[in-house]
Amino acid sequence: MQKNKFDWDKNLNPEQKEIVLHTDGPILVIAGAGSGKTRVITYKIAYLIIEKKIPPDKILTLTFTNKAANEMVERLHSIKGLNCSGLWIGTFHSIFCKILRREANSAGYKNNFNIYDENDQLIVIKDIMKKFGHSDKNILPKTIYRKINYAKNHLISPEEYVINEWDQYDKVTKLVFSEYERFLRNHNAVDFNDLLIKPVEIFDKKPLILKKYQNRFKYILVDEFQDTNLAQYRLLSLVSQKYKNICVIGDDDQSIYGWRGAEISNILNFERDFQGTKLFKLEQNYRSTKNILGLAQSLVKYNKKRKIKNLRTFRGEGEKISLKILNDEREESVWIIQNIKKEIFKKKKRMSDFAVLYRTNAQSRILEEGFSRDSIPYTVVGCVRFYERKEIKDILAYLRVISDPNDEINLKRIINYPARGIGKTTISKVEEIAKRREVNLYNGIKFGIKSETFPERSREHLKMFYSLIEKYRSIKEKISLNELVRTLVEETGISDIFRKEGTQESRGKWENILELFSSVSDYSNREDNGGLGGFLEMVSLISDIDGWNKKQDSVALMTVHNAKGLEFSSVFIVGLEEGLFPLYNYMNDESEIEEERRLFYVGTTRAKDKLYLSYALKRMRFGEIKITKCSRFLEEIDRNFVESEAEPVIIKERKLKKKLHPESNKYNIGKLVAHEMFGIGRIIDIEGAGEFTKMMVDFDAVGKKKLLVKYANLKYIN
DNA sequence: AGAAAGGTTGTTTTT
DNA sequence: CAACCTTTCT
Repeated sequence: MQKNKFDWDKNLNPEQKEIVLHTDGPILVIAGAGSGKTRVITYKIAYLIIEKKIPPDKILTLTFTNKAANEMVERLHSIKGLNCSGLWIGTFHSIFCKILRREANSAGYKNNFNIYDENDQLIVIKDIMKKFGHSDKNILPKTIYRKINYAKNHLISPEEYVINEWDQYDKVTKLVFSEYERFLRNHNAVDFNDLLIKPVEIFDKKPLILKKYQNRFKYILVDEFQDTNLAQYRLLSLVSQKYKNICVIGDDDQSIYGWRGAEISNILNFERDFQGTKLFKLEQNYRSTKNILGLAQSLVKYNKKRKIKNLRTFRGEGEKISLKILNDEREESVWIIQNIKKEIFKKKKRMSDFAVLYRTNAQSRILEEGFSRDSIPYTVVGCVRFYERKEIKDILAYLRVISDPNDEINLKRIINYPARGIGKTTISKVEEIAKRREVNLYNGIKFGIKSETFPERSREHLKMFYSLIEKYRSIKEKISLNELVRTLVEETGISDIFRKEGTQESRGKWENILELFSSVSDYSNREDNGGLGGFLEMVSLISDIDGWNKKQDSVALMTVHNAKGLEFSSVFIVGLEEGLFPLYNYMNDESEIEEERRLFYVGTTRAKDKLYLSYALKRMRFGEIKITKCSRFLEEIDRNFVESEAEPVIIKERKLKKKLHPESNKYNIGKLVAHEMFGIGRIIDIEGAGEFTKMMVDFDAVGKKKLLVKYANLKYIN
């Protein structure tokens, strides 16, 4: 045997080895949860480079999160005798962003284009709606936003957008959509969808450019293929056309991004569209106990649209699944903590062996309260993403404007932040000037400074702002990114805002800013760093899960979506109630329910040793306490895998109802009541019934207040 | 101009 | 319940 020869047999099972060795032609791998997908992909890359002597820069590897990509790179580095420098590996969005930067000209863009996130998109949409006089309350910008995104996900242009007569939003959507596209183009900005759509357009229009990439990517590997959307599928077909060496790996049971345009049909169509596709299955699970896997399978088999898999595990039965019914979400968090403590004590587990998964981010708060009350270390993954926090976005807005002053959205964001006396009237005057002179807003400011229409004061303020930005624009190449960001935060006075104010909140925000500084440093220290523009791009494309690592010993709190691809010794899935999981917006038809069911399946298969499921009889939602109903998924699962346990009686619920009725009748209009904080007042109106009764009370001290009787804790005065 | 208070609104999930 | 928007007040 040669010195550096890699021992494929030792590291792969026969199923996996076959896939690794089968290098040429289209390959579709249906890989069950925990079957070693990442291992197969990394070894395939290694095999191509080591055995087949393929230069790394001829291999394209696409993932869905940066975290997955980073993990793969890490694993590749651990393979002895492998040099993979030059390998194209990253998320669809980052890889095609890179390509779009190179070919920006062909799409009518400058290569320093900015990437707009949901927030920016919404601002653009709101602006346009206002311009068209559609700011009536019955049309929500968010609805339009969703519709535009949906269209773009499906590669539908504004011209192709079909107006359904029965849909009251469609007409406005079409109008706003085309205006929105124009706005982005005019401001050298793209949204997330464009990062995929624009390359498709370029490839369609310019065969020579397409050829360049077809020649380059001799081998293409795709992870999480079940989550690809139409644009991604198109990109794959286009780029792989020459060599047709494309290997896609996915699990139709784990497709949970349908709402983002992912098409499970991509898996089904693959064999049809890529002729001569070889189909493989990975059915050996290495992660979960028989009980966990059994429960997961008993659930997912209710889905009709799926490829049948027979997942097996070498692992033993393990512990049965715990299912617990609690009275409310507070009790739920207490129960979670008790179990964590118990396991840590009895089984010597670490905090980082645990994850609590929920359907919506909003559920994290009550859990956080519980955890901090008990001083249990925890990390919330996601929720408010770091780079989307206001204090961070404001600084980034400065950087974006410095990088490209044409970015109107970000310019408006900072023109008066921190407050520098440039108010609404001044801004709209500047806008007018810009429009009249047919220049962008930034140049509008330049003219505004000289314009007589402004009071001396305003002109002074505008001038100060303009020269501030100009100054940084001129020095941005000369000083380090580090220095740039730090002096900017000082000079603008942003640092003072947070340091002066001594509140807990502002201190937290300042800490976030310090974290931003260190992320700038980190980025600058990277060898391949791309300066200001590169940093901004990284920031746009990063996701919450990317920054999270298991190294700190704490319990992980996250949405089930965020948990995809991860594994933990013990997993809690909480809030298993109708309307929450499955979520009510997703209960309309069977295909939506199937996606929710897959989501639950993804959650359960994250667990290696122990799975806990729970739901609460009452839960506070929308600021009101609602009586809940047990999730249908709990009725579907095979109870043989579940540990039987005495359950709390439902009588408590009835007691509550009885108690509430006489109480709500106690108050009448005109009567006097006393409130702990507001003092004495007179009831002037009552609305709602039962526990949702609201009252308007006119207090002597503070005037009229609308109160929820249940919480107001009013004393009745005779 | 800008802060503060009030009322209203609505909540998935994310690259 | 909180985030957001509008109005109101200084």
